[in-house]
Amino acid sequence: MKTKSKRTKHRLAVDKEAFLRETTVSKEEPVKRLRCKERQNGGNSESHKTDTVKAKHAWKNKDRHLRRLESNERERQRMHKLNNAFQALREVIPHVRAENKLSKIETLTLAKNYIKSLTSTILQMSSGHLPTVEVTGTANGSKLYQHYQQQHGDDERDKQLKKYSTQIHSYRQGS
DNA sequence: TAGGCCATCTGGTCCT
DNA sequence: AGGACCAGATGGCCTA
Repeated sequence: MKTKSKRTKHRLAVDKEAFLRETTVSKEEPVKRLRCKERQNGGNSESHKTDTVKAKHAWKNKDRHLRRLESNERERQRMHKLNNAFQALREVIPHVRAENKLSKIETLTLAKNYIKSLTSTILQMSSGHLPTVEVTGTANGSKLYQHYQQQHGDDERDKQLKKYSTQIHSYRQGS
């Protein structure tokens, strides 16, 4: 993969604050209020009627736009959360090129293979076999296992294996 | 310059 | 009704 420098994306959409600043009809001045103003001005003529329609339309558009901006913001936050989760996942997957950031698809693929190889190890150990890891798919299971051995002490590994083993057994009984 | 990856926007649908 | 989720579109950045 390639090394990614942190870049700040230029935001295409108008900033919400800026939008609120430049908008003449704010959220605090809804259609009701506009109608009230008209009544105060004694608005009975046709021109006033069309003005009302225009104002209502303008407010609807602006309200729509405001909702869109808020929705965009939520979506951005959601994607940031998702990316944080991806980053957390990257940090727990042992991989060879630690200096390079894994892409999302690489992260998911590697995680899947890592889980498979761990599961295989656990199953073999729990049935009294030596922990030789089978190579599954494209992932080199034994390399992962060696890496895992380097990263974790025996005690920690045993703890994790026991934990996984218990979880798998209970899962099997449940199914 | 093409292709890969990513962030963001957007409208539709689902869920609470 | 409003927020969460999703997928498609778009455009920017980076590398080979």
